[in-house]
Amino acid sequence: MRTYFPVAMVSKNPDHSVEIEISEEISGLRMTRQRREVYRILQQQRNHPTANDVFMRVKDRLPNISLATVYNCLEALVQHGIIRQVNFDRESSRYCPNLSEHGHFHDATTGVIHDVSFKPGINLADVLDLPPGAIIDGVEVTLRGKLVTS
Amino acid sequence: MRTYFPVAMVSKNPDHSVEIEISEEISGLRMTRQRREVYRILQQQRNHPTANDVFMRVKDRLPNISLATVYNCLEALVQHGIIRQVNFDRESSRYCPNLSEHGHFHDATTGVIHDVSFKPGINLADVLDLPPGAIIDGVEVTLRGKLVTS
DNA sequence: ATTATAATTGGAATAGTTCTTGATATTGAT
DNA sequence: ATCAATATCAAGAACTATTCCAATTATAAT
Repeated sequence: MRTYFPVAMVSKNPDHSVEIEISEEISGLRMTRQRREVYRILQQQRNHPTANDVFMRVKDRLPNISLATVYNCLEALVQHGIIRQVNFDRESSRYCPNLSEHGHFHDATTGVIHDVSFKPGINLADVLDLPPGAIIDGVEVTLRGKLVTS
Repeated sequence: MRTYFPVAMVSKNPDHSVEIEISEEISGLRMTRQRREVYRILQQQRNHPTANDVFMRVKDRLPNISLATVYNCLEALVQHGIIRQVNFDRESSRYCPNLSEHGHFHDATTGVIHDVSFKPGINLADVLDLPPGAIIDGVEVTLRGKLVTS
């Protein structure tokens, strides 16, 4: 059985904790215990964690998981288009469950990374002078700056 | 004496080889022999070389230069805004003497990286839904795809 | 249940880059 | 020109994020 979307169902418990159900299989990827927990963390902690952030966090539920496995799980999830890998310069890769096309704004003051969407109707390729014959199959937009909260 | 722009003067010799004069100092950075040669290579070889590419190439003229020095030179040039450092995912950093605001198109077939400029009048921040209060001081655009040369 | 396939683990290996230290060169003041 | 202060360079060690490897464990198919 191939499950596509929705891939995770969120339900609230009486104590307001959030429970996430994750299907047995997503986009053809078997959801093992490790992959399920890694994915759950990305769903819950939407601040673009690094592999190591995920590793530390996932140990609450799977104390014996290894960092290599976290890398394996993240790679499998990326390969199957379930999450996105995001790179800022040569810093550690970060991971993001937001699949809609979006860029990232990196706030230099706080270090927080905000998702940034394109204004409706905007096609990035239209505002760029592309070399003739270019077929685009991936776009990355990164902004850096400060957030002035006057 | 502080020299700003132009920073390099190109002249053609009778044998069509290109000679580049580089001032004693650029944007407050002393042009040592090593920095001058590193910069000269970036001017001549405009295919976004890595530090190691530059290292191999610069040894023609400075056989005793070390890789560490190439890294030092590149960093100094970047810090002083003379060249740009460009990162694609977590691959080796590449360096680029094109200071005008531009993005990069990475051709998956050939591996060649093309500079891509914004169409005139386009301000990237205008086509994005930025978080309120965001002050942008840096933009990075990377495109991936194929170049179909029909 | 048996077998085949896939996933996980922990540690070693890798690659790009940065750091450290001592030597060398350059600058500015005298 | 001399000297002190500063900047740069070289060589290799160290660092870090990530990948690889071999052995074990889990899951799926028969």
